[in-house]
Amino acid sequence: MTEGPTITTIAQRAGVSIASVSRVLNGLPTREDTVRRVMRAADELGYVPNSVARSLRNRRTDQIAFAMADIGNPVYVAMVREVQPLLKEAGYRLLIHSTDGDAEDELGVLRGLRERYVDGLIISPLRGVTEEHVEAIVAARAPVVVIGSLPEDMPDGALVDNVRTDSRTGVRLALDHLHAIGRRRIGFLNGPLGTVPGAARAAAYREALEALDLPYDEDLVEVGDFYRDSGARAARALLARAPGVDALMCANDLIALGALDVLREQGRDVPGDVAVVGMDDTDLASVTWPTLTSVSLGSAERGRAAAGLLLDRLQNGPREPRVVVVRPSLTIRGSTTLPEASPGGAR
Amino acid sequence: MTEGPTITTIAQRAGVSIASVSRVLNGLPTREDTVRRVMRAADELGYVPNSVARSLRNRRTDQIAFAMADIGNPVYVAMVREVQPLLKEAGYRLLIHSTDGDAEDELGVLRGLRERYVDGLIISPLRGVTEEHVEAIVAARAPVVVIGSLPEDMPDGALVDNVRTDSRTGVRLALDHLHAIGRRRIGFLNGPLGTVPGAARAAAYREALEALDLPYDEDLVEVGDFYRDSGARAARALLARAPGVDALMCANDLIALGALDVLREQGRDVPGDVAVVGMDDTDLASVTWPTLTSVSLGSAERGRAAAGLLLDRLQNGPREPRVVVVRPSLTIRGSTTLPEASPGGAR
DNA sequence: TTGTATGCGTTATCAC
DNA sequence: GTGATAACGCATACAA
Repeated sequence: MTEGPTITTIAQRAGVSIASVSRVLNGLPTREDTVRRVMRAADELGYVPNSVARSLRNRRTDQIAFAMADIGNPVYVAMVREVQPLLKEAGYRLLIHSTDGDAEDELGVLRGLRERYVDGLIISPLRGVTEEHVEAIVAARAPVVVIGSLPEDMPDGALVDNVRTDSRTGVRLALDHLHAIGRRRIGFLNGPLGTVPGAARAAAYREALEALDLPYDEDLVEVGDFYRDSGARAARALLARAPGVDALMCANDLIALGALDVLREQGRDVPGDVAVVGMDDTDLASVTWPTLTSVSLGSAERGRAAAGLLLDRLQNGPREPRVVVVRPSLTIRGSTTLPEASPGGAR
Repeated sequence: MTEGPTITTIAQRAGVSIASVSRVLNGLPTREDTVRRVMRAADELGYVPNSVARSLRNRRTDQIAFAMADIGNPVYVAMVREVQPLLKEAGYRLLIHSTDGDAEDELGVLRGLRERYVDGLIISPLRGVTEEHVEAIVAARAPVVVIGSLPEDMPDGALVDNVRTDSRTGVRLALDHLHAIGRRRIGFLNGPLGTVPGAARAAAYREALEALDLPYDEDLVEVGDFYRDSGARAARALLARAPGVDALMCANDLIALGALDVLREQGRDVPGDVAVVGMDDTDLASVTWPTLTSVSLGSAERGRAAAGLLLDRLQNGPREPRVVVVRPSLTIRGSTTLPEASPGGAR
C-alpha cells in the first residue's frame, strides 16, 4: 500500500459508489447504514482527502500569499505575526514570498496569481505600484491587498484593497515632540529617495519644519539606506557637518540604531546633547539604551487590516475597493526624555 | 472572458490538439510550425498554466512547509530567512505554520501532510517528538526534516532527517568563558523544564559547573519562561536570594534582556559587577547596552541545513535518514568584557 | 510529429 | 437515497 487511499478505495471496501462516499464525507444526507460503512472503511484505511484534487474541483486553494521585501525586517515580521492567526482561523494557509524589494520579483508574484495557486494576495511593494503592477493586478482575477500607497486612478473592476499609513503625520508627530522638548536644530537621516517611504518622509520632514517655523537646512539632512551601518555612516557625516545639531529624526529604527552607535562613540549624551527618534516602533526600540522613542506606523494593525480586507472579499464576494488608513502614533521613550524622567536612573 | 484560458482554448485557436499544446508548452520536440501557432495563440490569450491541475497530474505541489512555534521569535526568523531563498532557488514555494508550540497543532501539521498540499516539511517541535509525532511522520509519505532532537529509535522507512544543535556544548562554552574571566558564582536563568531546550540546558549547566569544579547551588538557579519580562522576574528573584552572584547565564537572549533590565534598575554594573551571557545570538544581542555576549546555536546554519536535507531528498529520492549537528559558538560582546577592552567605548 | 483517449482525486448533476 | 458519469486542467501512453 504505497499509494494512499482515495474515495475509490473506500467505495470498493464499503461496497458503495464513490458518489456515496463523497456525500458521506461531506456530510450530505445519506442513509444511516451507508454512513456507517463508509466511515468505517475510511477509518480503517486512514483516508485523508487529497487537497489538490479538491482544489481543482472547487476552484479554490484555501491558500493566501503575503509578499514582502524581506522576512527578516521586523516591520514585516510584525505584520506576518498578525496575519497568520487570522488566516488560520479562517481556514487559509499562508505562503510567504520574499522579494528583496525587487520590482521584477514583485511582478512575478502578481503575475503568478494567474497560476491560481492561491486565492488571494497581500503585497507590500517597496518602490511603489508601477503601471506594470497595476496591469498585473487587473489581470489577476484573485483579490489583492496592497500595503502601501496605490495610484488614485486604479482601473474599475480591479479586485484590490489598500492599507496605508500616514508617515507625513508620523514625522510631524515626532518633530512636534522634539520641538516641544526644546530642540531647534533637528537633523534628518533618511533612506533612499527612490523608495516610497523615503520620498514620503523627505517631504514630510520639510513640511513639519515649516509648520514649526524652523528653517530647512540642507546640512541637516543625510540620505542613506534603511540599515544600521548605513545609519551610522549618515549620522557620522551629518554630525561632522553640523556639530550643533540637537536632535536626529531617523527614517526607521535601524537607522536610529546606527545613530545611537555613533553618538555613544563620540561621547554625546542621548538625549542630553542629542535626542533621537526612530520610526516603525519595532521590537528593537525597547531594547536599546537609552530606549528609543519611535513613531509607530501601526505595523501590527496594518497586518490585521490587510488580512481582514482580503478575507472579507474572499468570503463576501465583489465590492468596491476600500482604503484603510492606519494612524501613526508616537511612543516616547528614553532617547527623548531626560534621565530624571526615567525611574531607576541607572546610567 | 471571465474564465481564464486553458490548453483547450489554445488548442482551438491554434487549430491543434490539446496534446500538441501541452507538448509545445513543455518544450517537447514538435514541428516548427506547430510551435509557432501554439505559442502565438498562448501569447494572445495570455495563457498561464493552472498550477493546481498540474499538481494533481504530476503528484507534486512544488510547495514546502515550515512549521515553527512562533514566527515572531528571532530564532525562527533567522531560519526562515535562510530557508526561503534556498527553496525559491529550487523552485519551491514556502508555507509558514505557526503552532504556538502546541503539540496538538504540530500534530495537525504532520497529519496534514497526508492531504498532499506540500511536497515536504520542516518542523521544529518545541516540546519534543512524542510517540504521536513519530506515528504521523511515518504515516506521512512526504519527507520531513525535524529541527531539534529526534528519538534514537525511529522506525525504518521514515522519510525523516534531523538537524540539531548541541546546547550542552553551548552552555559549556559560556561557562568556560565566564570562569576564564574570573567568575565563580554563576547564576542560571532557565526556561520551562518541560521544553526540550529548557531540559537540555538545565542538564548542561550542571555538567559545565562540575567540569569547572564549581559547586551546584540551587539558590543560583531560577526557572521561568523564555520571555523578557519573565527573565526580569527570574533575575530579580535570583538577585534577592543570592546577592553575591557575579554572572548570569541566560537560557536565551530574551531572558538576558530582562536580566539586563533588572541589573540596570538595581544599579549593578554589567559586566563589572555581574557578567551576562545570552543564548541564540539573535539580532537583539548587538542592540543592547552593553552589547550581549551570547551563545550562537547557529540558527541560520540550521535553517540552511534543514532546507538542504529536504531538497536533497526531494531531488534525489529515498536514502538513509541523516543527522546534521550544528556546532555552537560563543560570540563575545560587551556584557562579559570590561570597558577597557572595548576600544572607543562603543561596541 | 500529431491526435485520441485516459487518468490524477474530487465534487456535483443527473437519472434511477 | 444511490449510482453512473461528467467535469476541473493538465500530461502522457499509445495509435495513427
